[in-house]
Amino acid sequence: MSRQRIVEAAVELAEGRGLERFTMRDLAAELGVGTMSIYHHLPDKRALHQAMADHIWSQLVLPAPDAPWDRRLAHLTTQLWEAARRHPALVPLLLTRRFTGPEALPAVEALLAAAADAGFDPPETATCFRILVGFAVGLAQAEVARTVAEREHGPARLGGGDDGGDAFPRLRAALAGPPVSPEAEFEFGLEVVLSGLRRRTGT
Amino acid sequence: MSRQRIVEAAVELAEGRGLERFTMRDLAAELGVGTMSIYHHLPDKRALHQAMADHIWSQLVLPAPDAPWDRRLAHLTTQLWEAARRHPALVPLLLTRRFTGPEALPAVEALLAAAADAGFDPPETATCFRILVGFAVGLAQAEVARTVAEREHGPARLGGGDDGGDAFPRLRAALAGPPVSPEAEFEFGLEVVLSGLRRRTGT
DNA sequence: GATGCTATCGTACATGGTACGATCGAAGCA
DNA sequence: TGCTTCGATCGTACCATGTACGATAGCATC
Repeated sequence: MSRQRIVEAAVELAEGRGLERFTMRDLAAELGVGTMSIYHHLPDKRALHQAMADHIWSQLVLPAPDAPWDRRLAHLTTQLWEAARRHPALVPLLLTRRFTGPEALPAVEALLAAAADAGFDPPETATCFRILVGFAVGLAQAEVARTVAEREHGPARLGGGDDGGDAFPRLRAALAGPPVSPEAEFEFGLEVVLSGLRRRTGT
Repeated sequence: MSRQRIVEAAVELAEGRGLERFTMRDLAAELGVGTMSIYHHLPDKRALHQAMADHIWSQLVLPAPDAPWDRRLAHLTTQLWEAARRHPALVPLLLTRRFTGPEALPAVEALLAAAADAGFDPPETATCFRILVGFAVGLAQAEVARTVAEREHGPARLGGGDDGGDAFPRLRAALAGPPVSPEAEFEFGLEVVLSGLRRRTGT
């Protein structure tokens, strides 16, 4: 038993059955130990959630430090998006918890460094960080939510067709088209955000 | 008793004590009814959460339809960000639930319409939507998380100074500066995203 | 062998979602 | 007016879950 082993098993288990159905008892059973043994390594469930979020951040592969700043930003944002998609059940944790563990810090630092090297001052750098993280994780979450909703309720549709008129034509159009490839959507969005950042730096 | 009244009281109560401490029993007590009465109007707690998220979307003030598309996008994104900040405890719901209720649809439609009027095709329009929503709500969530973390653990700081060296200089710089005004940060980020979108449309 | 420490775990409690069936008041009808 | 019906309300109870508490067991040190 070690904190490391607990966190890894927790990620796997939560991934399998969803965050809501993830219980301490089941985790302990999966580890083959008593429920209370977990509490010797982690103070409570919140701390475990935090550790799980940190664990995902720690999976990011860092870019070469001498690459151009926008390549590094693109690389890290993509890594984050892919990591989030690998762990759909845990995306809410990525959105909600701060990354405070030592495991998460290198990736955070690399992202901040890339933004800083673009010429932004520290406050702007922090903003870039949040924009990119929000974009990557938010997009992943939107995809997860759609997948879950479609599994539970069937394809999305507009509720009332009771009035003959089309009250929400844009929404209908968005729902009607063929589903966009998540990869294409991500790349489009990433390019939009990066080009906005480039314009800001004058590059 | 009506669904409307329940949802409004739920929003207020959750706002007061946080989503985690929000219970059906307390909500019923707040309403002056028995716990089980709530279940005559809503099937379960998940549905209530969904309704709460929709309720927030319904608060958005729609822009004038004849304004330029980027003004409309800016207006709606700002509205969403402000609504999220008014309800910090509920931001996780905004990030997690889809907006499926009739209350939420007008704002969704207006956002999609503004993006479509920029010249994007339906798939790109949907992507714009998710980028902007992720940005606005993600930024609000980051602010909330920071506030909560500082209330509970004191100001953010780097844990180990045990090695003399500075392992994470960028992170240190980001934490060191004076706290940025949330409004300024939002406007900076919004301008970045919008300028990225304008470049895409050739405008 | 005694002692103290560390990791494990069995038991028990409090909390919270919600199923079930009883109740109750009003509206319609003879 | 008395009876019926139906929708809304609610009391009770059940079950799941997080976790406090204290017991235990293995092990190292003296």
